[in-house]
Amino acid sequence: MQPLPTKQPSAATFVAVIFLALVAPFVAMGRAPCCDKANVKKGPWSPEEDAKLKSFIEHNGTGGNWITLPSKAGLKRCGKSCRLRWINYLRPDIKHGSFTEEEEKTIYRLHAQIGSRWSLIAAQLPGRTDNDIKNYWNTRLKKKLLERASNMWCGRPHHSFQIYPMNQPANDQMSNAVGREGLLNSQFLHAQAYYQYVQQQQPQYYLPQQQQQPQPIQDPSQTVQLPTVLQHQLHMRSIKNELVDEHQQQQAPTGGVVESERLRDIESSLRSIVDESSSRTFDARRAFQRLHCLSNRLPANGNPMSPAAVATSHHNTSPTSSCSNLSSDRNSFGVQQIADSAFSDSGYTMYEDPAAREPSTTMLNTSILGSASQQQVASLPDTSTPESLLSTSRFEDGVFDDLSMYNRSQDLSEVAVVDRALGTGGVKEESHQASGGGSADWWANMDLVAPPGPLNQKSTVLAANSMMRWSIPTPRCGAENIYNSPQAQLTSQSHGTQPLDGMNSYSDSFLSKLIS
DNA sequence: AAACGAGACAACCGCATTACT
DNA sequence: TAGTAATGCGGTTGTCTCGTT
Repeated sequence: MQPLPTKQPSAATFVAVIFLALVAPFVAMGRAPCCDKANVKKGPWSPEEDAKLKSFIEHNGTGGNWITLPSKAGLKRCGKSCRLRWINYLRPDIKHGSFTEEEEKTIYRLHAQIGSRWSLIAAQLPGRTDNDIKNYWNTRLKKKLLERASNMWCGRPHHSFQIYPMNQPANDQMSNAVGREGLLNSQFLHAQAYYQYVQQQQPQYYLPQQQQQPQPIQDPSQTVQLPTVLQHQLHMRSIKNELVDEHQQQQAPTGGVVESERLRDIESSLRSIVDESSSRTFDARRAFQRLHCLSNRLPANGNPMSPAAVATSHHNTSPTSSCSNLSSDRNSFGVQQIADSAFSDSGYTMYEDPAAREPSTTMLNTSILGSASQQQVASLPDTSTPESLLSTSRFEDGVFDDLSMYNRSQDLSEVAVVDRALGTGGVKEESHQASGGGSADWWANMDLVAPPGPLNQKSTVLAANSMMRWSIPTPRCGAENIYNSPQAQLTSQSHGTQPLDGMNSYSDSFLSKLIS
């Protein structure tokens, strides 16, 4: 009986064994390196290497494959390294040397519009590389901006900006948080972008004196595409404004409470807007919150532009009344701004955190932190949109002097109230500046946001307003914490008013009814 | 003259995206 | 359509230069 022949390994088995023994360990560790690190030179390039690379590419091109290029060119370099050296330094169309003032302005503008998308910014500056611009930003421009922001927020005259009732350390904390972080974060820069974009799209709100001028024809290749989220935001905002107009026409006799059925329609339309234009997730609660903002913006007594409402709003410039006005602003645009900024920040995905999904009234309740009576709130004009702002007599009188800011500096539970006394309404005059209407740096920073051309009352106030509003950070804490925080209680006490419990429960019941 | 630090710029690293099979 | 390689991109680190002590 012959022994059974020993089974010989097949070719496939052989390959598999080799693979497992030699290749798999590296695969298992992750992605294979793009080159043999041990035999590749790193560090600065020598003139000889530069010459080799330049000569090779000029004669042969890159061949569409940077990985194999170094060996073909006789260089002991990684393909990535070669690519970077060529793109950032050796390319013939590279512009070396310092940046011009014009280029600086372009970088500021584009960074405000699109953030640190260096490659996109570089595309707008011929001869400059993304690396170049990134370095220039990080070493020079950012510092300049920081300095200006710091001067703006921390070096201001005391009576121009009063933060109360915080104590001095809290005041400093606020200044630091807003001035050094808030103003320089992408939110502020995106705010500028948004402002500039709206300014461009709806110049009637911002540049009434320029309406007569013919609009310059824009070269499409020179325009910058806004981030998708911003586009969506603008889209939703326009829808929202339409809805507000519609409700105002109806006079909202029930105090702005829109019928649930109607809300469902609106929610549905908002959802479809987002679903159509984005594959990202969309939270229905967000829509409800936004819709609630819409209803909140319709005062109980009807149209905010009514003579009674406007009359009540006249000349409220004492600290107490300013604070009261702030509640109105919170009511009308505070929530809206928070929702907007959260929405913008989130990229439609902020509710990935289950804890954040839970308190559905978080955003709503932040609207009633203030200390005004419900009646006071209801009687004040809406200042949440450029349209309404321009049509309020407070503005016409040049006494749009109060704004609220939410402080997210440490525990997200403090509300800082900033009373900005613009005096004459923001007219850029030496005397006004000297009297505490803002330091030179403040005005210099304003120029970043203000519309082009000479500043007038409207454009200045709008720019300041926009700047302040959009620098509001996004609170992500529970409303209870904010509402019951010592600072909130203190605010309430110091102004002799009561928390708006009724409105609080109204908000809760309103939303719970809708969501259920 | 040496040490040190700050600023500017070049280069690298690793993740994300795109292209290709 | 899935898997993989190549490329793009932005944050970070490394290196050099120059001024100050």
